[in-house]
Amino acid sequence: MANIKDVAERAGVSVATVSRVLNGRSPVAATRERVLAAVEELGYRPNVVARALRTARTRTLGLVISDLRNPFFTELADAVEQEARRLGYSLIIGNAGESPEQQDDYIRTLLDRRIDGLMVSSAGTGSAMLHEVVSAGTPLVLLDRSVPGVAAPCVRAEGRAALTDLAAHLAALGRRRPAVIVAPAGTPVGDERLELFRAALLGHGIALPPERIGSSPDLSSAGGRRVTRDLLDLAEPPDAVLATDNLMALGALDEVRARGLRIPDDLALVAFDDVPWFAHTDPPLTAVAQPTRELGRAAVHTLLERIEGRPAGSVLLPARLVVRRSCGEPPTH
Amino acid sequence: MANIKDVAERAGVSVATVSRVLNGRSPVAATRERVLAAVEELGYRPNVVARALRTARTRTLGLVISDLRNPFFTELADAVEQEARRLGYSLIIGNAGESPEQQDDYIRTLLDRRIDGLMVSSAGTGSAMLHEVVSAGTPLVLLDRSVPGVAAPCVRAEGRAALTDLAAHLAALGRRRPAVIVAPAGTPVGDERLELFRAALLGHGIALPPERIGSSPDLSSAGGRRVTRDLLDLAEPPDAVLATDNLMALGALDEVRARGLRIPDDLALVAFDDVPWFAHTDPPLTAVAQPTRELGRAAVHTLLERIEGRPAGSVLLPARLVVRRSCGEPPTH
DNA sequence: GGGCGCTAGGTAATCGATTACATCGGGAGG
DNA sequence: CCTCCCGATGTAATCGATTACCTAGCGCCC
Repeated sequence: MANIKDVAERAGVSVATVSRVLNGRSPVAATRERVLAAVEELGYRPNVVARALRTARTRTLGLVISDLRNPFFTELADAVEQEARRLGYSLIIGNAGESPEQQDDYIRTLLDRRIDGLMVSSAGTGSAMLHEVVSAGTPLVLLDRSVPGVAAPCVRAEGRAALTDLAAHLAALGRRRPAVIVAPAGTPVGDERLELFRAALLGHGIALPPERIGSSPDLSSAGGRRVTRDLLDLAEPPDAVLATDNLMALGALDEVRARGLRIPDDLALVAFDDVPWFAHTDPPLTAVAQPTRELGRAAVHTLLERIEGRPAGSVLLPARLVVRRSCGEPPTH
Repeated sequence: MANIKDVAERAGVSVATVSRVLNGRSPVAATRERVLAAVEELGYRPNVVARALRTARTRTLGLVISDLRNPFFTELADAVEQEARRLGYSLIIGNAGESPEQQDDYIRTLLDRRIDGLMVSSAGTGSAMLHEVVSAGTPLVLLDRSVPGVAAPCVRAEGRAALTDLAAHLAALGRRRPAVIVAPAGTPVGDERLELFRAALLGHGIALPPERIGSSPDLSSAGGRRVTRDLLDLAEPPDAVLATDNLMALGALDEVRARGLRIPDDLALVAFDDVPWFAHTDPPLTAVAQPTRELGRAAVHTLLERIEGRPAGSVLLPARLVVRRSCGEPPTH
């Protein structure tokens, strides 16, 4: 493969001149033409490895995602990738599979590859490597999940408005005994969603007692199903369930079907996260949609600000309620 | 960040010795200890960019996937990533979004980054860049989709056994008027699946006339739905439908529901590709499961063979029929 | 005891770009 | 006409590793 020296020889100039032409500095028209012609004829492409060594910039970003097979994160990763690419960066995606060890291992690899910046949707509750990233000075942005004690901007969705709408929606449909399925205790997003929902319900005089708050051992459909089973076995079972993640919603759906219950007649079901196939379930699920692609874009922009040395704060984007038919009476429009 | 020179100074040896210790060649115990201690104290990590420049190997693979948001490809990408990582390689994933231009663009970027090898599940019908990859000598493996005229091994699943089983299954359940939803004409995988299914049906004396072969304009649920509509509008509508892709199966499900038809009573539905939520539809879908993770692993292994200069042929792994309840009578076990 | 071979480890070239600095030539101003 | 300055371009250092080649020292054998 042709290198810059070959181009220089062919054009009858020095390598410095070739570099300058290609990077848009100075050289005059005639020289410029000759260099570009040589580049064309040889099919020259700059060696980005050599360039990265010299400039100490790889034009590569890293993304460590907690579970790539969760459709919410798939879409998030896709959005990040597209935006990074649009701005001239490549992306290396690492899938932590909800394991903090694998996450740390991945971050290590990415740092070794001298990525210009890192985005992490952290598995579990924080990790040692995250602190190391910060103290090593590598620009970092937390995505979807904030991590206490890590000094980095966080880009995520905020559910206040959507959950307020949801509470109103449920109240209007006469649901009085809501329940919530939350992720394992201690994950900040789950707790926040729970508290916002509780507050919103309170505005309609509806309580959310502890027995109707089910904590799943993990973010999986099996976990969601187990929690739903317990909720439905209560002496006073709920008449509405909010699952705070799409996989747990799927598990809830399974349990409801297994018992021969009907949605929305016997139980209303709402999911946090709107993934494509929720529109295709029977009935279509009402969901709190996160602005997934916007989150991805915002994460990249925030990271680039940091990379270019500008300060950048956290970003909170509002989620919104998508009403379908799983709580009763279809939307009237 | 500490570099090899810092380590050399601290250990009181030359950089060559440090390099040798770290790469496992010669030096004697005492020196070795000193070097490793210095590495430890300084938290030294080799600069992989510099190493790549010198050795002309980046230990990075590229994967260009036709549509990352299609759950089949999500899982495939995840499997590839895990295996690559296990073998000490990083992976850059590019999502072509079923666009040949974007695919070419991506391949260009990956070549520029001097990846050691490339895997492609090609969007559309081939592309100019693929030939360029081959003639540039970059090891290439085609994944899931073969491309006529490109001299590279192809790793994919083969449906003969599964479709033979499916034909028997449908025949046993008394289905006599099967239909197929195929991807746009000209995509080799779709055509192959169609022909294998046709042959298998013939073995049971069941015909597959042209009017019951619906060709979707694209690999999407909307496309699948449109085709299903046409099939159901036939004077003699089918009593079983095989969708050759999971998204098109989803569209078929939508159309069936919209018409108030019941599965399996009014229509049997089978999908090619088994994705997680097929087990959660109502009823759970019978599907032809590709050995997705094995495909990913095989692709990485085949590629590494090529990278290390050994010849490697194509790999065909058998798909298998997963019987659930969308064709009638549950399995008797 | 001298020559030989072997090994540990140092010196320096190299990968392919970017870029600080030097040089050269020409035009403008005094 | 000379000087000064500026713009175009060349020369060479540099990024951080790997590795070919060379040297020094040691032990062994005759």
